[in-house]
Amino acid sequence: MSQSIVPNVRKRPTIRDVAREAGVSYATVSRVLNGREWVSPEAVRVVREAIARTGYTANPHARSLATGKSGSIAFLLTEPQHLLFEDPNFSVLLRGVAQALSDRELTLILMIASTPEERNRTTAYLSGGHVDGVLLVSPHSGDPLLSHLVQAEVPIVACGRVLGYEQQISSVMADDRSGGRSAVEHLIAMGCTKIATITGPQDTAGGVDRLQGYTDALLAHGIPVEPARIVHGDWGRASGATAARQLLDQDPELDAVFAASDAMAAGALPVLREAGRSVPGDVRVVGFDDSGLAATLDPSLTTVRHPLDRISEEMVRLLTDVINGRTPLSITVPTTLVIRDSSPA
Amino acid sequence: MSQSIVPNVRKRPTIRDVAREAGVSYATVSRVLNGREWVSPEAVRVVREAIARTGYTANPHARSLATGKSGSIAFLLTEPQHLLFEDPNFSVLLRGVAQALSDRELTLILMIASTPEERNRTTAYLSGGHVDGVLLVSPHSGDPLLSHLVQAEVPIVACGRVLGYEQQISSVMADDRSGGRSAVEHLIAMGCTKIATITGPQDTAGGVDRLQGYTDALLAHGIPVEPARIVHGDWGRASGATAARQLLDQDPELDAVFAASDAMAAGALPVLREAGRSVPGDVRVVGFDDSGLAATLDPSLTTVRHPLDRISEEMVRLLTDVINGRTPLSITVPTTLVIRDSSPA
DNA sequence: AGCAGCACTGTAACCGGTCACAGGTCCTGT
DNA sequence: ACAGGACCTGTGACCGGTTACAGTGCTGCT
Repeated sequence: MSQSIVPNVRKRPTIRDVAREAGVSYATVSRVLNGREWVSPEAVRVVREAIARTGYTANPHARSLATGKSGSIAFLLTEPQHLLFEDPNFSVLLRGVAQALSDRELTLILMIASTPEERNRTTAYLSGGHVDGVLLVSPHSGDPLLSHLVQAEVPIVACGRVLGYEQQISSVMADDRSGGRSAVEHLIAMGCTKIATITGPQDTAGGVDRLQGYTDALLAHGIPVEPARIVHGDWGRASGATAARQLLDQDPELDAVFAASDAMAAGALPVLREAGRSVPGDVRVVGFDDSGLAATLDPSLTTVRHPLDRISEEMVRLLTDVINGRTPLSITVPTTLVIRDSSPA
Repeated sequence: MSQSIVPNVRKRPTIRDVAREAGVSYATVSRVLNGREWVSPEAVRVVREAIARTGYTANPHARSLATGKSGSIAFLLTEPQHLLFEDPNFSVLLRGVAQALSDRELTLILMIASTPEERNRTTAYLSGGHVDGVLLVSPHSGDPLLSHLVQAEVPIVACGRVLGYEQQISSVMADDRSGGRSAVEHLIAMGCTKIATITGPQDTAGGVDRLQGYTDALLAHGIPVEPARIVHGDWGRASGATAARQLLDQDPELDAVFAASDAMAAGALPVLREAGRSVPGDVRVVGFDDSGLAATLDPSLTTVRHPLDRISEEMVRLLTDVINGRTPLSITVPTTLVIRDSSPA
């Protein structure tokens, strides 16, 4: 009983198979599929049935080839690796973007470009027109990747204003400055006067703006801005610990700390405790982001809520606009202060 | 002065443009590109130069259409949302997979299917042959998505054995059973005898196997397995806290806790402290995963290192094998115990 | 009656690659 | 001298869609 070895990979039905099954031409099937042209109700019905019967699904590559649109968006991370999985913001933003893209029937291509070699490959890939657009996460302004992408005229939307590229790259950002200001004003309202800050990197918009909000608040209330109370971090937990040590060193009197990220605040808390300062008794602490981290810290962290869900949605909306020819644009979404135990009201 | 509106979108060069520029046929250019057939060194040189001059890059959609391979892999998450960004494992695995795929010139398509609607869309997409294969993260065995994918004969590799699909779905997993056993044997060696455990979900392989390792160790040392010392969690921090309360309730005498994830251990620690138990003085605690979390907890957490970097690399290797027709296969990679302050040696 | 125009459908060209096949050289062996 | 192979190249068919264009049949108007 020699059985013919029929390969079990039954070919997927094509638009022609559906057409034959329905007794119409393949152009009609195509028209039913994207439904912008005139087709008789009868034809629509017949084709629909044939599609259901054959289990047809369109081949996206053929479609992309014909239309010149890929139907996919790159989500590009350029942060060094250790920050990626320490900071829950990335995953939250990623999740939001995935959702927003999925709603628009776009697929999400994730690219991580940390090493110089990866950056080159990524640049070539993105400039090569493989994707319809790029979502950029907290890019640093000096990055050569940026100039390449801009030059290749790839539609881009960044999360956070890109210093130096405001005209060419659309962006969506939280209102970091107001957020920082509201955090510090809250501390002032609680009676604090010797307020220190741990900033983010000063080549990122968030780092600059949150610091600006800090100085705004102090100046608005007639409190001098002391350089000894400003220390720079890199968003990460470890840098928060280092910064806290430095602050205690430079100004042992401080009665409040505004950290520009929850992670840095989380790094600062144990340092303060070990130095004998109780939180919020001796020192009040406010973070920024309202990441999952904030509520679970001990004490739970007062923080400025960074509305990542809104941001991810707006990024995708904006990117589709840019792809359709809209000129670059920056959007700001508001932040809100969330008060918890590290600086109770 | 009517200016002709010349669109500034200079078309990308095609293989035909390169051929004309080089003075050869387009087939020759194609041959140089994928270099498996005979081409004269002279032709190679000329084509290379023409490619450099024109700035040609291949159109991936045309290539996919002709070859039938998409050059992309889906990374599919099916966990409900809150676990995604609480558990650093996901991001670590994601990062590793991104790296491994990038090394093989494959692109990573991220899909998150939490809601029923997303699951349907995802199933259709993946079954439709849009990607060459799927990487599955900690799938639960009852998931209908699984049977659909298996039926559609999509190459799949899962992280963690998929209960019920061992024959059809390849998988890569840590040696959870040995890991659990080594954790508990370490506790026994430290003199603990009343050892409780907080398990993972019992419809996941990791949950089952780590628990099995726990009972293995107890039985091997003649310690009875008490049901009152086994409580189930869902991997998440909150469930660890709940479980710890329940354990203290059911067996106030306990002198050690083995949590099947670092996150659950992290949830348990403050509960133990609040109940007046010092760690490691009164109760020793061991976690599982060696996520970034473990080292930063107070006290730092002894844990079983889950080698996610190895796992991601193996998953991608295995998936490419499966795509090339290899029969499904399961791989186990070893774990190692990392001793820290929560159960010092 | 003749013709415009609407509603609909089919043919064929095209998107940009891959690859089977059919040559054409040139060299070697008999 | 010529068959046959190794090396190299070009032509043309195809992958599976989209879409410009050319109809066809019917209605309604002059």
